[in-house]
Amino acid sequence: MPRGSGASRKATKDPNAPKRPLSAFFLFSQDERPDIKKKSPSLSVGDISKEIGLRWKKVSDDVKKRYEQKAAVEKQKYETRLAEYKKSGGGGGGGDISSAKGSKGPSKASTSTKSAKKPAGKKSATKAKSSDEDNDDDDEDDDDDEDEE
DNA sequence: AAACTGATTGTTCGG
DNA sequence: CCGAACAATCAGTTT
Repeated sequence: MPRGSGASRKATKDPNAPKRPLSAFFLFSQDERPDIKKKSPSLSVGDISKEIGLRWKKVSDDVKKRYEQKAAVEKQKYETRLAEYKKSGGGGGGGDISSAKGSKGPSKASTSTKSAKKPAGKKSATKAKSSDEDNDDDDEDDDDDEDEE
């Protein structure tokens, strides 16, 4: 039973089942894992996972926030994916939409109201980039109009 | 051969 | 509100 820790990807679930949005930690994993592997090849996933967890605590909060933002994007995509999934036949496979209850405004972001607030100094976080990304979307200067409650 | 396991943390959804 | 489940990954183990 694949229910414990591993990601069992079996036909138990609908083929179109949208996978859950990856968390910041997972995004971090995908970035660091290859690096760790490079550093120590032949490590089992378990060992690597521990290393990642260790590094995760070591990364600056700013870095974490950066991943969280990315994760937030993934989340939004997840909403879209889920919408498509439901539209597509919802139940998967079948084609018929029994649970088409519907009705709901197509777009309603849950966390909608706002996005995360960024640290006061946005540009200061230069150290975060291990490599250079010319201009990606990572730190967008910009408009943060946020309000704190 | 192919499904399952393990280990990490975070997020998501249901009861 | 709390907790179970599941997300990636890949080598090793199991059926």
